[in-house]
Amino acid sequence: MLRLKTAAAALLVIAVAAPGCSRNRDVPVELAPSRMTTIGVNAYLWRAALDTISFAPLLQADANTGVIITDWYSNPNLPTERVKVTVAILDQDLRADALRVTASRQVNQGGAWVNAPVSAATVQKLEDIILTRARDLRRTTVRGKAEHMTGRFDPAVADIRWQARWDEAQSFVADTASPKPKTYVLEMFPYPSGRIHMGHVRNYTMGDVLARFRRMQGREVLHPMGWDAFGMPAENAAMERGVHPGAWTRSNIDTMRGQLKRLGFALDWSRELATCEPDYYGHEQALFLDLFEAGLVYRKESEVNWDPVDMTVLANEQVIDGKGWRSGAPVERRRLSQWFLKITDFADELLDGLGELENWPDKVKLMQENWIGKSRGLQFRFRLAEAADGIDKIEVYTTRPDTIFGASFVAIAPTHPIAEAITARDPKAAEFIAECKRGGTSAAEIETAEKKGFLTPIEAIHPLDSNWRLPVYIANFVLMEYGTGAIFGVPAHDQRDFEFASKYRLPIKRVVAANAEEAGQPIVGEAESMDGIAVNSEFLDGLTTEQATAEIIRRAEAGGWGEGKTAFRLRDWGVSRQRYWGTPIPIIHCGKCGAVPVPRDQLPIVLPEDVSFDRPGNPLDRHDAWRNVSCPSCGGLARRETDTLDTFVDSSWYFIRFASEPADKPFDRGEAEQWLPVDQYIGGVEHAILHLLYARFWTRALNRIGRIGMSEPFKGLFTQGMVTHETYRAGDGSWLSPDEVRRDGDDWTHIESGAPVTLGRVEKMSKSKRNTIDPEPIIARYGADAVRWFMLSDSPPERDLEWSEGGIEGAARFVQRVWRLASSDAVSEGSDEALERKLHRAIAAVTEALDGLQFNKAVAQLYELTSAIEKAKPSAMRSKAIRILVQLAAPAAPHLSEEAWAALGETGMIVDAPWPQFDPALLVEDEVTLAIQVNGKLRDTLNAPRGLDRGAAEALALASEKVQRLLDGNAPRKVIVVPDRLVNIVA
RNA sequence: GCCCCUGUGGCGGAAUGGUAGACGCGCUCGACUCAAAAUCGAGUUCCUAACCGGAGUGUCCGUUCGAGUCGGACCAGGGGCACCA
Repeated sequence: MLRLKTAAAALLVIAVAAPGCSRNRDVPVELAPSRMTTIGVNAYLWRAALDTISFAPLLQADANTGVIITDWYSNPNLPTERVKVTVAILDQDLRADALRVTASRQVNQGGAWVNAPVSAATVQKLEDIILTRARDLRRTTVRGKAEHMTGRFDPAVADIRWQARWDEAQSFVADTASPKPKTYVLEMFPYPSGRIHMGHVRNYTMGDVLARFRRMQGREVLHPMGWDAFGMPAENAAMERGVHPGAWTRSNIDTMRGQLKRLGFALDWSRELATCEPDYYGHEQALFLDLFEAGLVYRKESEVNWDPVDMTVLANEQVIDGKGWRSGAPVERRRLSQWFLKITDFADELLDGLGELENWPDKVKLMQENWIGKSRGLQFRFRLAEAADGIDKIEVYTTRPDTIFGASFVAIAPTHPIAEAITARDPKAAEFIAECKRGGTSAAEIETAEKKGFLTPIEAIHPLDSNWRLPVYIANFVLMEYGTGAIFGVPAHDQRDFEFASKYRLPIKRVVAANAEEAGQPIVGEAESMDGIAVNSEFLDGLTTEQATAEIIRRAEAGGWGEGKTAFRLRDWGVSRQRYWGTPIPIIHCGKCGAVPVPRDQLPIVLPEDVSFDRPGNPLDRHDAWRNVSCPSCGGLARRETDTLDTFVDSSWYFIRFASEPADKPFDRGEAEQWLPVDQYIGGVEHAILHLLYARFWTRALNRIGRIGMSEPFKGLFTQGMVTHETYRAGDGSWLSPDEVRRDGDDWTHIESGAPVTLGRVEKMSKSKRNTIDPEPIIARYGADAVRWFMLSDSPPERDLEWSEGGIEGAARFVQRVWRLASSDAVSEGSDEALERKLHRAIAAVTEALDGLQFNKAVAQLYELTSAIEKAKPSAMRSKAIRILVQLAAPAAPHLSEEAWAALGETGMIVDAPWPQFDPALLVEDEVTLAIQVNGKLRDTLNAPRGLDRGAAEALALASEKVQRLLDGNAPRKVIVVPDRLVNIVA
């Protein structure tokens, strides 16, 4: 086999072996973007000259044709000149007459490269040197190493090289002034947790493929990246390791930025932002004040998880089995005064707006719909038998007023004003309420807790029967946040009420049944919550649930004891967090003036740097110099708000800031509207509700106060699946990581101890299960394109993707297959009609798949096209097909495609090449295969010309020997013909 | 507890109500090689030695000439639940 790469290496040695270069073996790969353009490429040339192995992919060469084409390069000592050389080696023996060298030379004149002559003597000299050096290397090269180099695409160098070229050309900088139609592609920005994980790789690969695809389709694409940089993990790191959250976060950002760049994403890094920097959160503070002035921000009491030992507020995730994660102490619910955003003002429009979102998954729209939870019901009052503390009625809300005759109790929330009034005199009630406050605030915790109640001395009077008295309980499953904080219980038709009534031996009376005959049947086992007809309900008897509901509302309104009302499950958004590492809330509390907004000219309110995390609680509370200020209104002593904003506020407008980043305001409306709304937003389904709802709300709020002229921020949404991996457990039940285990046939063993390992389920990659795969070594080993390719292969993007060694190897193999095709293409004549049809079908199918984000289908199509090209004989069409294959693969495997594009002799970079077009006339075949069924079962297939009429198709099918045999002489009862597809004979 | 999603070969998955298993992984056999790797070719749902044939898309029932696809009930697995991001 030829040692083409070594021959070419010699060429480079003569070109760049300048003094001072050869000592610098470890040229840093990661350079500042501005320096990368010039230094990065040259650094690689030097390195390549010193190491023939890693040098190899700098060239495009092929073992069959023996053509080497070097790229343009400059001698670092003579940067105004550059040289490009083509070497054709015509046989393996490296005879002198079997080598043909052509060289091009250009000189830089006033910034433009201009062709310059190359003398015949220079070419002859190059030939001699290449030949001598190549023969020499061929004799001495270690076999294995040489094999490694032969004709293979080596991503280790190619990746960096093309990344530098894109950077140099500013290929992905979005130009707002461009006349081209604009597309905004956005992936949910990452939290800088430390290192990129496979989930990020998958997410950003999908977005990148789309961005590159749209770009090739001729659109001006905005594809930015930034950092959701505030949050708890930074404070945890501060507590555990004593690092400042800012230092920790910024160092993580640096690491992760480098990792993202290594994957070659087509990102506009000039717009990079981090939410933890004052030049971002300062603008956020201004927006907060805008909303405050518009009356969309208010303060009220709300419950938090409180750790009584650490004396700190806990997030839901820090509550494990009702206990604080650090202290292990049982968690209590405690009330704090907090800031809220009036998202409920927008409940109706957030719900209605879902209807316009055609390019959102139905699943997500449904989840948001349920979250908003609009319901039509009856709000009414129970009069109390005896008024106490000036309270003589309980207001309740129900969505099932038709069950009012099935009521057997009234229950109020532990924080209801009546409950609090009772608690004041009854120590037992106080004890019960204290008990209710144990445990976390999450819905799952509250609702799975045992239903408990405290019987109060109060009695409620049934609104339709003044002799009917209902007991009033304080109950742990009633929430003050929803409805009126009080309910009436209908045990027969609500499961929670049923459990409660069973426990406290309250009547369970059926008032809804499937039909009148079932009226007398008892309710057993569990509540029957379905609709039906009313029974045992006096004047409602016989009415459907819907009719009965309308009738009760009518009577309530006529009688003045209640009214029909629309209620929402959606609660206002509590944005106060008792933490340091977040956006400071720009409010000053004054004893005289109350909560006063910070004057605009004092923004940003910057977080103090000199804080410590050696004690629990919010360091801002202890930082007197920062906290104590004078009141902007009266000038008196006042203190800053020490709570910071929920990080969801940060992520509610970053997509606007990406589109427009002026220094003096959050964004420029006109500029932002050039890009927004986001055409395609891609992220994890775990954000389906909160983040997406908050961002929609924030956008609508800005719209309402006249800051931006749009109401929906994300036109298209795609939620991608997780990356999963097998799990492994040692004998003692502890988790083992994939590199601690080895496969022996069907069994797994622990490498270190040799002990058997149990193969667990395939689960989401997580630190706790130790089944994570760090992308970085994988990229180093297989290259960015193979990793990107694997992320798109096999699994549909919305589904989970299981990481496997085989999968990544398959992807790497494909990269080499495309490379072999491209690097071995030789000029050929002639047509190939079958390949042409295949090609046009592939273009159509890949285009359609990418438009629909069905990356796995695009991948499968490209595999098919590759196989077809490999099997085709050389022809002009085959050469064309190879070029189109490379174009079609470019969004997914950009480095390979650039390298292949250059090897094919195409000019310019493939990122600037147009997307291939197809001819619809070539998509249809002249001959079709008809499926022949008898009684719906496939019995035969027949080839027939396209467009055969029904009669002819029927005749053809009946003539089939297999059909004849099955019909056994009988006439068919019926024949169904689907033109060009199938004939079904009903015997 | 409430809400949502998913279920097809050994594995990931494909299939406008119309030939189930495209494409990839794995495996088997063959070619090339001193050998290995790489590469190339053939095969690979199950049952049946093979043919013929039969069965088959979590389970059961239904709609239809025809169901992986539509409807109903069930089973199993996964995700979300307001202070994780």
